[in-house]
Amino acid sequence: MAEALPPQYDPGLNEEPLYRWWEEQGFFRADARSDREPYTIVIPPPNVTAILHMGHGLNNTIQDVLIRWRRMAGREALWQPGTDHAGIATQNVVERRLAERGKTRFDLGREAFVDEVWAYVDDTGSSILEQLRAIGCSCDWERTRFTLDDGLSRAVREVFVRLYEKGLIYRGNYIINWCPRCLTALSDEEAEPEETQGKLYHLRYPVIGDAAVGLPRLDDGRAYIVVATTRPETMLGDVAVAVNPGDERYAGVLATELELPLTGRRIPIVSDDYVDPEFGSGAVKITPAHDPNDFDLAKRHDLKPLDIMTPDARMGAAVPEAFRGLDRFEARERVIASFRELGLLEKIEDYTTSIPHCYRCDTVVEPRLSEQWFVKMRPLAEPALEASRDGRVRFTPDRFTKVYENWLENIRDWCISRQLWWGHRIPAWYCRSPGCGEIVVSREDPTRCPTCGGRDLNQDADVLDTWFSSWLWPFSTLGWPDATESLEKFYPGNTLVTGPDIIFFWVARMIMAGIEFMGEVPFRDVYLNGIVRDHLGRKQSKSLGNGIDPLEVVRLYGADALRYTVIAGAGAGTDQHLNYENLEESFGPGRNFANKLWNAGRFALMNLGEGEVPRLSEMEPSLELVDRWILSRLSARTREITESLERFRLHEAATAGHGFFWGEVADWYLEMIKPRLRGEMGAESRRAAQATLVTVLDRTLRLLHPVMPFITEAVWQKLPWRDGDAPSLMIAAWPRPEPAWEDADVERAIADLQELIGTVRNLRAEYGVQPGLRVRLRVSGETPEFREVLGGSARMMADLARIEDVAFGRVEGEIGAVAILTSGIEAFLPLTGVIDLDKERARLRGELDRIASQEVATRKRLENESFVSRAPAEVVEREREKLASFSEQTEKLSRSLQVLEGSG
RNA sequence: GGUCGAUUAGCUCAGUUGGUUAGAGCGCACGGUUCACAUCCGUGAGGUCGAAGGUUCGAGUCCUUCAUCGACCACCA
Repeated sequence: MAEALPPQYDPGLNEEPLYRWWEEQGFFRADARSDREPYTIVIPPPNVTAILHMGHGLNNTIQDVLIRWRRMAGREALWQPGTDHAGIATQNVVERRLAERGKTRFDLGREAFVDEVWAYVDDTGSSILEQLRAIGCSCDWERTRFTLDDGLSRAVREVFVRLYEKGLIYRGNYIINWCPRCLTALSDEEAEPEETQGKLYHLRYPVIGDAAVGLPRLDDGRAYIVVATTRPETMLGDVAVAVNPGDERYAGVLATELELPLTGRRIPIVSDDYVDPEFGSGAVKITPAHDPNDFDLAKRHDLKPLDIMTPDARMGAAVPEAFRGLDRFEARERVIASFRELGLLEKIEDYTTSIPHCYRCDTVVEPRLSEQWFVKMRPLAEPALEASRDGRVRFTPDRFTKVYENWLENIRDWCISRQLWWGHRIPAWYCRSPGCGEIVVSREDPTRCPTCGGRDLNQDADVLDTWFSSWLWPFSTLGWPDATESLEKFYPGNTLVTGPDIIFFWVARMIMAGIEFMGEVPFRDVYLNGIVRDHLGRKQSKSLGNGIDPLEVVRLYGADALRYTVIAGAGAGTDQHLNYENLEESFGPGRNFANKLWNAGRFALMNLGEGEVPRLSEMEPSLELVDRWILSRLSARTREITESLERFRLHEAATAGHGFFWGEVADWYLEMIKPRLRGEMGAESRRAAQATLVTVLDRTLRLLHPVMPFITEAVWQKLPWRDGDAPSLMIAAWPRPEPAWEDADVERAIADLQELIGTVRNLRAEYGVQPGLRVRLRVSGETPEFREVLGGSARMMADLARIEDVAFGRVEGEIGAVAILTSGIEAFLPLTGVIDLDKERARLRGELDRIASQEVATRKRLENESFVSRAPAEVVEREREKLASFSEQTEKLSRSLQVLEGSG
C-alpha cells in the first residue's frame, strides 16, 4: 500500500479533486439555523472583471486561514463571497473593447451599452471567484453576491431614500473632481495626488487707472499686479484677484479694478484672509469655477463663477474665440504665448507639486463646478469615530487606528453621483410639468408627481459611486433590508481583512453604514495586510511586468506552497517582497514543506501496518520517554499556534508549525522511533510508537490545515483510523493543547540528549571521522536521571550519532575530543589515531578563552549590587548558576588540555 | 508642511511586556548510496542589530537627535 504513494507530492494531482470533494461535502456552507456560535468574514469583493493577482492571493489566503481555523474550532463560520460591479473600472474596460471596434458608448446609446457591459460581465466576469478556488478559498459559494444583484440594488435604493429623507443626502452645485476622460465626477478619495514636475507661471495683470503707488509698471506706464498659477489657462475664467487685507503693498489699489488680459474683462481686487501675503507676490487670481478655494472665496465676496470648460476639458463658450475648442493643455500654451507677446509674462519657474489624477485612468483631474449629489458625512462619522475610540472596532496593526480617526475627524461630504452608465441609477426623478420642478426620491419607480400629479417624470441620468453599494456589503449580502435568518445569525461579523489603501473608501464607510442602518459595527477586528511588492520594493504592476501570477505558482509549486509563502512572510501591515525573476527562491521552501509532510505520511503508512492502530489512551502505560517528549512538545506548540492565530500573528503560526513538524517531528521523533517501528525493541514498544506517531501526525496535520489545506487533507485522509475514531473531514476539530501531556522533566531530558547527539555529530564532522565508523562515547558528570535516560537510549545513540557504546566515568590520560554540555555533562570521544592533537588543543584553548571572558562578564554583573538587588530573582539565580557552571567547565577542559599537552 | 512606518547574516525576514551565547528560510562551504523524503540528511562559516548621544544593574527592544528609504494626509496660488 505504501508503494502506491510516489515519493514526491504532486499538488496538481491532488488539489482539484480535494477542493471539489470539500465543496460537495458542504464543508464551506454556513448554516443560519445552526446552534454554533457564528464567525463571519465578508470578502473584500474583487472587481467583477478582475483577474487574480498576488495581492488577492495574500489577502484571501489570510481570510481562508482565519475562517478554516474558526470552523475547526467549532464555530459556524461564514466566509461571504462576491464581486463588485466596479463602476468606472468596468465601464472603462468595456469602453476600451468598443474602441477596438472603433466605437464609443455614445454610438450604442445608454441601454445598448449597459447590455453590452452585462454581456461582458456574464461572459468573463466572476472568473476571479474560480481562481480563488484554485488557491483553496473556502467561501460559502452558494451565497455569492454581486453588488448589482436585485437584492443588493434594493438595499442601495433603500439606503439612498432613508438618507435623503433624513436630510443626509442633498444635491448641490459645487466644485468637484472631474475626470475629463471618464467624463464623470470623482470623490475626493478617487482623485489621487501625484508628485508632478510642473511650472509656476507668473502673470502680470495691469491695473486700471492711476491710483497705484509703489507697484511695478509696464513699458506703457501702467501699473500691474503679478499673480502666480500652475494652470494659466484658467485665467480666462478669473473673476477677481485677491490680496490679504493687511497687505500694505496693495492697500492703494483695493478700490480699483484690473484688466484681465486676453479677455477684455475688468475684474475687481478683493481682500481676504485666505491669501497668504508671504507667498509669491501676495496676490491670488480667483477662478471660482475651477478651484475649490476660489469657489469658497468667491461665495464670500458674492462673485459669480465663470465656467470656461466643457466636460472633456476643452475651452468653452465663455472664453475669447481664439481659444474656444482648445484642449486645456493646448490652451495653456496659447495663453502663455499671448502673455509673452504682450509683455505680461513675468517669469516661469520649475515647480514640483502634487496634482490629482483619476484613480482609474490616471488622467489629470480637473476641478469643475457642477451639480452633484452628496452625502452629509459628519453625522455618520461621529458614531464611527466613537466605535474605534471605545474599542468596538480594533485595527491590527494598531497604528491604523489613527489613520482612520484622522480621516473621520476631518471628513468632508461625499460626492456620490457619477456621470456613468454602469451602476445603480440614482433613484431621483424630476417633474417636468411646467412650474412644478418637484424632485421625487423613491423606493419604487414613481408613475406620477406627488405634488402636481404630472406624469412627465424624468429620472436622474447619473449612477451612484460604486462604493455606495460596497459600504453596505456586510449586511446587504445577508438579505437586508429584509430581516433574514442569515442577517440575524451572521451580523455583525467578526473580522475584516483588507489592504490599508481602502480604509477610507471602504472600511470607514462600512462602519458608518453598519452603525447607521444596523445599529452595530459590521465587524470587531480590522486586519490590514501589506502590499505585495517585487524584490526591488516596487508595487507589482502590469506596466512594469513585475507581477507574479498566482495561478502559475499554483501550477508550478501548488496552492499550499503559495499559501505557506505568503502567510509565513506576512506580518500584519508589513509589505511582502517576492522576486518575480526567481520563483524558486520564494516558493521552493513551501513546496518542500508540503513534500516533507507527504513523505512523513508515507513513512507512517509504511510503518503502521495493515492492522489496527492502537489507541494512544490504551498505550498510556507503555509510552516511552521520546513518546512523552513529542506529545509534550505537541501540546506546547498547539498552545503557541493557537495564541498566535488569536493575536493575528499568522506568520508566527505558520513558522511555528513548520518548525515543529520539520525540526522536531521529522528530524528527531521519526528518527528516534525507527528501530521501534521496525519491531526491534519488541511489540509493545512498537505499538506505543505507532499510537504516538498517528496521534502526533493527526494533530499536527490539523494544526497546519488552515495554512496548507490540501496537503494536510491529502495525508490525513490516508491515515489509518479505527472505525469511529475520527470523522471523515479534516475540519473535525482544532487540536487542543493537552495539559496531561506537558512534562517539563521529559522535555529537559530529551533536550540534553539532543544536545549530546549534536555535540557528537559536531565533533565527528570537525575531525572528519568517517561517516560509517562507529565510535565510543564516554560521559561524565551526568545526573543519575540522565544516566538512566542514556542507558535506555543506546539504540538511539547508535542510529543518530553512530555511537557504538556509551561508557560512564572519565579515564585519566585518555586522548580524544571533549565537549562540555550546557547541563555540565562532559562528553568525551576517544579518537586515538583520528584526532589532530594540535587542532584539539587549539579548540580547547579557544573554548577556555570564550568561557573565561563570559565568566568575567558574569562575575562583574554579580558583583554589581544594583543588579543583585534590582534584577528579578530568577535572572540573578540564572547568573549564579552560569558562574558555577563556568568554573566547572573550565576545570574539566583544563584537565583535558593538560592530558593533551602531556602527550606532546 | 504634517503624521506614521522601515533600517538586524550575502538575500527575504522573525525577534512578544528590556534579562542566558540575537534566530529562521534561502544562498554559501564541507561531509553523506542508513530501506519517508537529494523537493533529503548532518556539520559549519557569516551579524560593532543604520549613526551618535541618553535612561537603566542591564538596550536589537525605551527616549532624543541625525541619515537613508517608503507610505499616508494637506487648498498654499
